[in-house]
Parts: sequence; C-alpha cells; structure tokens
Amino acid sequence: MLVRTNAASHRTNNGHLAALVGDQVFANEFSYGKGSEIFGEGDEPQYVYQIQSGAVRTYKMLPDGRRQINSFHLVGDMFGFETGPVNRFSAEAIIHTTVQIIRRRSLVDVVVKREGGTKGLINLVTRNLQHAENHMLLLGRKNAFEKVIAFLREMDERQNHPDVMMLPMNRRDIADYLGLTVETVARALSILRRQKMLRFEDAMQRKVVLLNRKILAALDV
Amino acid sequence: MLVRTNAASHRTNNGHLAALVGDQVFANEFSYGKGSEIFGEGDEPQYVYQIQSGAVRTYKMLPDGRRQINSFHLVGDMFGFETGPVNRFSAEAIIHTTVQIIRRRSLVDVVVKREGGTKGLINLVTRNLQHAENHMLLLGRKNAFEKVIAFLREMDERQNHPDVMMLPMNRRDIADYLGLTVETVARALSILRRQKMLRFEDAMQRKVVLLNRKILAALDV
DNA sequence: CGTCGCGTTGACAAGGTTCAAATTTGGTGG
DNA sequence: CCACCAAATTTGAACCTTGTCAACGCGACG
Repeated sequence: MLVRTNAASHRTNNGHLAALVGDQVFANEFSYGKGSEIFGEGDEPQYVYQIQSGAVRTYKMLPDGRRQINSFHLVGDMFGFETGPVNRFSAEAIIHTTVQIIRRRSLVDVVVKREGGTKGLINLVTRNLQHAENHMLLLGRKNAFEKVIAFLREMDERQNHPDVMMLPMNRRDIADYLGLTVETVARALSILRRQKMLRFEDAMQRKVVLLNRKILAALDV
Repeated sequence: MLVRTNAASHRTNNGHLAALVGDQVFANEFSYGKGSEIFGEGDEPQYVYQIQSGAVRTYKMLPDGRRQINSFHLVGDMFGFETGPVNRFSAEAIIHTTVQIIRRRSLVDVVVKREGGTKGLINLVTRNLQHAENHMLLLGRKNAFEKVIAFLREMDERQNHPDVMMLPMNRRDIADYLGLTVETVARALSILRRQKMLRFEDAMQRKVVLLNRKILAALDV
C-alpha cells in the first residue's frame, strides 16, 4: 500500500491460469522486484496471480509491526483468489518474481459459468484452508524445533526433494512464518547442522542439503 | 473416531441450510451429547451441519495428544463443508447440541447447479479461511493477554454483545484454541477480573459480564 | 575500502509452562 | 437426601524455553 512497487515488464501470455478459465480471458505477465508489494491488505483485489519465477510471501501485520506470514508461494503456485471484496492480507515478492495475472472479475465470472470450474476454484480455496489449518496446529502447539523441522520438510516437499534446496526467503521471513524470532530459527538450524541433519552449500546459508530425511521425518511430529 | 457417539433424536425439518440448497433436499435434525464426536479426522465427510442449539469445537491433534482447536461453532453456524475427500479435523459437541444436517453429496451437487449457490458456498469457505488467517496472526504473534482478550471479544461479538455472555467451553478448550495452557488462561482471566474488566456471574466462571468493552477494544491490538 | 544487510552466537531476562495443592462444583450411588 | 468422588478452576513456586540485547563475522556493494 505505501510500499514502493517495482512492477514492470508485462506481455501477453497464456498458461496454467488460463487453463482454469478456459482461455476465455487474456493472461498477462508481470514482474516485481525483490521486496516490492504485489498487493496490500485492505486494497481491492484486482488480479489473480500464478508465479512464473521467483517467490512470494503473504502476511498480516499488527499495528505495532509484528508480522505473521500466512504462506510462501513458489513457482507454479496461484494466489490472490482467496479473498473477498478487500484483500485480507498483503503480498510481496521475496526475490525478483514474474507472475501471470488475469483480472479477478474475469476469473470469477468465467469460472462460475463453467462446469467443473466451480469445483476447481473451491478446491483452490480449500487447499489454502487446509494449509492454514495445519499451520494453526504448528503455531499453536509445536515448539521451536518442531516448527523449524516442519518448515524444512514443507519446503523440501514443495520443491520435490531436490539435492540442494534453495530457500528464497531470509531468516526473518522464516521466523515470521513460524511465529519465532530470527535468533531462535538460527539456533535451531545450527543445532540441526551440528547434528548432521543438514548442510549449507553457500555462505549466506540459503542453500540447504538435507542429509537425513528419514530422521527428519521421524522428528516431525 | 474412537470416541463414543451419543447421537440420537432425528426428525425432518427445514431451515437455513435448506435455504442454501433451495429446499431440493431434506434436512434432518440430529442431536449429540456433551463431548460426543460429530465426525473424526480422516473420516469420509458425510454431512454438512448447521447448529440449532449448543456449541461445537473443531480441532486437530498431534500424535502425542497436543490439540489445536481451529474454531468454535455456535448457534446458527454451519460447518462440515470446508473439506475435501476426507475430514482434515475432528468435530465434537462441547455441550448437548442439536444440528440440522444434509448429506454432503446432495449439497455439493445441488449448490453447484444453482446460480449464486456457487458464490454462496465459496463465501462460506472463504469465511473459514479468513478466520484461520486471523487466528494464525493471533497464534503466531500475540502474547497470552492479547490472546485471551481477543478470545473474549470474538465470543462477545459472535453472541451480539449480550449483557451476560455464556461460554459453553471449558478452560482447556479455550487454552487449546489460543495455544496456551489452562493455567495461563485462568491467570489472564483473573487479572482481567481484578482489573474490573469483567465479572463472573456463576460459580464455574462460565458466565462472563464484560464491564468495559471500550478499554478491552483498546487492549486488543 | 568502508558500510550495510544478513546470519550466528552468547549472556541474560522474561513470559509461559510445569508441577503441586487448595477450593469448589456437579454427579453418582447408597 | 446426603456423602463421596471426579472434574474444573484457581493460585503459587520453580523451572525452562524462547525472546531480548549485544557483539561479531562475512559477503555484497557503492
């Protein structure tokens, strides 16, 4: 809302988003610089987005600045349809990000007219709800270690268990996602590193290699 | 799932639930004893419910017994439609509860066929999602006092600011909803009582009178 | 080459949990 | 109807996990 928007570079393009609405509307490509706002809490929702490259965080803030990140959106993920007349949260590009967008009005109108489209849309919203339910369990009832392990496993899963997992977000993002402080996240990761559960490939500790997924799964309550 | 189900007493009846589906399906009344399970996590969803009287908790559990209550459902609330092929959480009657039910399959089929029904259903799911988002912020970023105050205000709001607010749930339920322990909840309530922000009407401290909604609102970040 | 952002680590503080006990209530059975 | 018992709530004290504050290292970048 009051954040700089480094938006730029758009061109026509059709993709997965278009598949949902049946190529009856145009999808444009749009790109956002690192840290720039895609939409703000309280704004009127204009578009629905699908990530082409990059990563996005959606979050809510308390008046004093405390932040809770609802979810991270990675390549291929759609977001922005899970809202009513005003956005209930904000979305920012974590790194340079390109998205496909279609106007929200077009999506809702078109999707409602099509058989199956309704179920598709409900399924999308339901997926978000499911994630939120799991995350409430994590936030309300898991300790710091369990939270960090769950985070690592979620990212590993969503990146299809790569040899080297790239974390686009910084420690503050992770902390605000897990309801912790950066220090606690760093400590948990350090302990996991010392226990040979993971290894960092780079200096800034963003490239993670999981060394024992089996034990990690066992530690994940 | 492995809990006794004191279900009993059903008769035909039409109400709000029926309004959503346009009286094309029958709604039955059903009743559940205090503490009895309405459906279990992992079950196949059979029905959609609307509460006639009583109160319901929906929750997820960790293997070791830690519990997170997603939401409380009060009179008039609907629940049970916010799920996929299997229930992602369990539902229990907090006190003796009567519900209207309709078969889920009927609901989805019928609702999808009707103009507006789709939006109605999406709105219902979206309302749940919105609640979950707010609750993630509470769980992840509010302290014990702020949580308890938010809880009191939510219940007050949902009961339309009654002079005497009846809490159907016990302290453990409140704690499991807020990600706290019973002791912390009791302490926070005691402090609010000593500060003349509220008063209990009954012995078991379930009937609450809010004595200063204005300050309470100010304390609610 | 200095500065800044990011991450880690250590020392300490504090909020919340755990453990224990007292009180009260409601239910149950005699 | 009364006595007894289980459950719910509150309160206190000790403890511990996590947060806070501070310092440091490192790489990026102007």
